[in-house]
This record gives sequence, C-alpha cells and structure tokens, in this order.
Amino acid sequence: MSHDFDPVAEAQRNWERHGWSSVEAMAAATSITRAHQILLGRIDAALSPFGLTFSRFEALALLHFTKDGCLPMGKVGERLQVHAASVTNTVDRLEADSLVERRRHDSDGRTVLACITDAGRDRARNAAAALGAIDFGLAGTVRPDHAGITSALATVRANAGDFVARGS
Amino acid sequence: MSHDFDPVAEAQRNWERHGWSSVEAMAAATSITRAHQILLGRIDAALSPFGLTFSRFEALALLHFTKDGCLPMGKVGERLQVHAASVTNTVDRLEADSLVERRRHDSDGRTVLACITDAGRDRARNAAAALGAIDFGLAGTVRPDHAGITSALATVRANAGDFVARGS
DNA sequence: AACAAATGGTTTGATGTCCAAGTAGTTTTC
DNA sequence: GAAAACTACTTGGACATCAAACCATTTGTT
Repeated sequence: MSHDFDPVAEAQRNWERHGWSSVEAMAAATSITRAHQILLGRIDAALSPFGLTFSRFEALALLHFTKDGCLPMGKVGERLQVHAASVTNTVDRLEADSLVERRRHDSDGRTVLACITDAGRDRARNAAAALGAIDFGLAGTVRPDHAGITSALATVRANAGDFVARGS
Repeated sequence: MSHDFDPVAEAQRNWERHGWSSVEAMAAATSITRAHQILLGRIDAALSPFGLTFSRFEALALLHFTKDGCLPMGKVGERLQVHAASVTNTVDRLEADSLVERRRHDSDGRTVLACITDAGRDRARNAAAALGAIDFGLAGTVRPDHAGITSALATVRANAGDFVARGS
C-alpha cells in the first residue's frame, strides 16, 4: 500500500524544480486534499453496512440533535455547508430508506421540513458508534493530533467565514 | 457569509451532549472535510478560466513534470491516488482539449501512454500561476500555517501508507 | 505450443456535488 | 389588491469518484 516516496514531498520538489510559486501553500492544500480522501474512504466504508454515506449520516445526525427532530431543508444545507440541491438529493435517499420524512410547514407553504423517524434515530446512533470505533478514520493517530489538526485548520475555516475569530 | 457559531464547535457540543464517542476525532475529521470543501471551491474557481478542474490540472502538472511528458494511464492514477476509471475520464477531457494525447506503448500493447502537448504545457504553467496567485485557496493564512497544516496531516497520511515514516 | 492467470484500460452504473433554471408560495410596494 | 421582488425547494445538466464487469495483451505453467 505504501509508496517509495511521499507524494506531497515529491510534488514539492517538482514545483520547486520548475520555479512554480506558493510551494508551501501547494503542499498544505495537497495534504488537505489527500487527508480528506483517506478519511472519506474509511468513513464511508464504516458506514456502508448501515446503508449510509457520510453525507447522509451528517444530515441524520443533525436532525437527531434538534429539539423536535425536524429542520427546514434550507437550514440543513446551511448547517452542513452544502448546496440546497445536495440536501434535496440527500433527503430523497434518507426518505426512501424511511429514516427521514418530509412534512409541510404549518405557516409557510414554501418550507419543507425534514423530520427524522424513530428508525432514523436508531440508525444514527448505531452508525455513530461505528464511526467512533474507527475514530473517524483517524485511528492510529494519537489524541493530541486531533486537536492539532482542528486548530491548524481553524484559520482556514475562519478565513472562509465559517465563524468569527474571537479573542479568546 | 459568517455564522453565529463555528459549525465544528457546535457539532462537538452536540456529540458531547448525546454522549457519542470520539469527539476530538470527529472534530478533526469535520475540520478536514470542511477545509477541503473550501479549498476545492476556490481552486476550481481559479481554474475555470482555463477550462480546467483541479483533477485535470493535477494530471496535467504531473505529466509536465515527467522526463518526456508521457506516463502510462495506470501510473497517473497511482501518483494522483485516484481510481483508474477516473484517469480515463480525466484524460478523455484533456485530450478533447488537445492538452494531452494518447499514444501506444512501444513494447506493451496493453499500455496506453498519456502525453502532454505543447498547448498542455502552456496551459499548465498559466494555471499554476493562477493558483499561486490565490495561494491555493489558502490566501489569508500566513506562511507558518502552511507548514503547520502539512505537518499536522502528515501523521494521517503516513498512517494510510502514503509514505513510510522515517527517523529523519 | 496451449491454456490459465495476471495486467492495463475502458465501459457502465450508482453516488455525490455544484450551478443554473424553473416552480410555488410569501412579502413588499405602490 | 395587484404586480414586483424575494424565498424555499426541486429539477436538469456537467463533473468527479468508485466498484464491478468486460476486453485485449502478456506472462506463466505444464
């Protein structure tokens, strides 16, 4: 499975050799891309026994965390940071599996609520346990690394407007 | 654009509240996913004027870096860490744009070589400059952060077999 | 030689993402 | 109160990815 070299280091050498700019940024971006690919592969593998993908799991968990298990489609996309069209797609599949159901909003006819079902809650709990068992694809790294990763990427997310960086 | 809260911190609170495990790993994984999403969006936006996506650019750059501009399809997938079917798709599009051309291998009839054209080299150089101009989507972060991100993710990649961790 | 196994690519089908456009339903404005 | 503007969601199109099935060419075995 392993290579004779580190792909990122190799890319760095090539960029330098050709005099291309922003080598450090390139390495960081490539690392993020690769890490994402690795994690997503492991996570989806852990979730497949439950008939879920990471996207669907995230939506399911989000609904599970809400007060009454419902959330307007738009809010789901906002929280998960995905396009509205993706939410439609995700909820379609979850609904086909009876893990979520669509309901009309009482006072606003435009709004569609996605509501988690009891089966959905069970599925979410079991899937979450499965993800915990593989440490979200990060098994093999030690705990301190988790915080290191999170904080190293915090600047990137803050810069994109994910949250307002505060003094504390 | 920014939210009232940090989505990652919010998720962390929810996981803790429900007693779900591996909270730190979840936060790290979520951060990686989100950072990837942010970067890919910016990178693809910077590349679209060139008619390229990040995938196509990566393939083009890889070929540009080789000795004679050619590489077997399989090697491309290996280096870029993508499925063979994705390479076929990517090269199809690059070829349609005359940035790459397929050639037969001299001694092995099974092998197909992807070779970058002169137009492909020009496009690669210009696109690389455009990516450098936006610091690979990391503009806004200061240089030291780049190395921090790269090293924080190195353990993840090493653990996945991207490279053999060495003493040095 | 002759047949079986392995290798290299492509094709097909299912997922997932985004964007752009379209359809309702709601609010604003004059 | 009717037209204009806005909001919420769905649909359709373009890409990218992976898995599995399928072909063609080599290589290995007997």
